[in-house]
Amino acid sequence: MTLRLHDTATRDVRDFVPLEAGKAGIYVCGLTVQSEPHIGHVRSAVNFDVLRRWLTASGYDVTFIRNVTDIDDKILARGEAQGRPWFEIAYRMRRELDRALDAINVLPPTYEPAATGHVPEILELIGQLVTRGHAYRAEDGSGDVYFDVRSWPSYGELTRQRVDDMEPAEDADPRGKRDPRDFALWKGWKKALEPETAAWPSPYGPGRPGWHIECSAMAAKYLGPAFDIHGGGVDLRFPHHENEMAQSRAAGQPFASYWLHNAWITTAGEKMSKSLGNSMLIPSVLTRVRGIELRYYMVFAHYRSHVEFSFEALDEAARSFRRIESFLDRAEDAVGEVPRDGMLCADFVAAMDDDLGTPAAIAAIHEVVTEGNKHLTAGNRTALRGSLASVLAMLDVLGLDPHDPGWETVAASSDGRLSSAVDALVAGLLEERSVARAEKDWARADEIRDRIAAAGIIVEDTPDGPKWSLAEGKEDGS
RNA sequence: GGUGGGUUGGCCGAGAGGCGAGGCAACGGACUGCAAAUCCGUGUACACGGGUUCAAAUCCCGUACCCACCUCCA
Repeated sequence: MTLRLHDTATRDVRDFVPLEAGKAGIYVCGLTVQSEPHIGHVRSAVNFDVLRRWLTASGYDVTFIRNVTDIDDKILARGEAQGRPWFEIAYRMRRELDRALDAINVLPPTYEPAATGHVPEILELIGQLVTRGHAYRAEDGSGDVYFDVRSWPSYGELTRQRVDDMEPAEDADPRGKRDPRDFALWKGWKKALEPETAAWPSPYGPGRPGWHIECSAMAAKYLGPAFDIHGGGVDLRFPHHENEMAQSRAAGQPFASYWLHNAWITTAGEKMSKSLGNSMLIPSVLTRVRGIELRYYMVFAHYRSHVEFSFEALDEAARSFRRIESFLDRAEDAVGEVPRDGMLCADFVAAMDDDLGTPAAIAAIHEVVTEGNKHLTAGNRTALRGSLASVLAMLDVLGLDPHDPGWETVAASSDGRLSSAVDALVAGLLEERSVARAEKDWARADEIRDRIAAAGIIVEDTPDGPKWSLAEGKEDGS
């Protein structure tokens, strides 16, 4: 069985055939770092992180490029509004994004190029387009350079739209465009309105890159003129990816072989716009569930399915994940650490190969957990080891292995010491309770258990004696 | 106007002609001093109306409602 992926360009699920055997080049449009990362932004990152991990697990040597667009109108506007330099905003948001992605165990890309660091490459590409007759200088002396949509007959091929059917762009400022649908490759510096730091020298005068062109330039630089997979959110299909495709192909590059797009995550049926407040921002969500639970929630739905976000669904996903985690804990108590050579079960592999069917993949994990729980009860250690290793291996593919060092946080490093301190305190009480139970003094035993519970610690009796764990729940102090 | 997607049980969420994915919740049973955890069992869901077929949630036609994109939103 080979990997099959849904390609937006052909609108079907096709076998993945890499340009070069055993290698995969992926370019994912990251963020325009203009605001704090919310769960929508992060979904895209998780989805493509899973793609990358699956390709890696399948034996591919993956080069994964995720860009950062660190200059655009909104960044400039935000800097202006806050009275801060635009580059400070961009950099701060970029660091926040890094923190958010670290918190949900998204692997750092192979490289993360930024638009502002690739002006020469961008200008070279624009130059090629001008030479080939697909781009022109604005006729109003603004210093803009536009892509000439009419000069490229296959424009619209990605989203199957005909130029004549498109709504004419209601750009506030058509400026020097030949056709309203032409888009900016280079934006001339507006001296009166924009800081000098936002302008770079060019043959067309000082200015900055338009949106779209940076991705074409950077994809070519790091992956070559032809590469395997290009990804991003559905909204990027048009105009962003359509324009990238047009630019790169008009410049003579084959560009991406497969186009993958993840669906939206919305709240209250609405896009996660910045006006919704901060409850959907990652740091806020992480006060409610752990990063690994948030990631599980995102992997739980197929990447092409629209997700209507709710805290209820998030909590439910967290409970579902704890079933798996609880199995890991108990199994490891029973047989200790297992080598990292677990089998991916056939259902799991088939699900992942089928356009990254993570919901079915998770179902496969749950089935192995059920099997493992039976082995645990039966005391079948050999079989249990197999189930445990298998569950860990499958979780690892999804970036959900709790032992993954990626989950280690500053707080976690003190967890061990805290845990042994609590253990020492609770041990005495549990000893007392054991004595009471031995004397069948149930009232006394329950009283001790209640006292421990009042401290937020749950006691469970197992064949190997009592075990304590922290109660789950919202840490809202109530 | 153009392009694309959706509507599945109490809830989340897969599937895409024929055996009820999986999880959460609920209920019953086993286990337990009681619990917890775990295991076993319990559900006849696919927006609506037609049609094709031996067989339709899945294909076709129609209807309703919802959503996304159409030039700087993941």
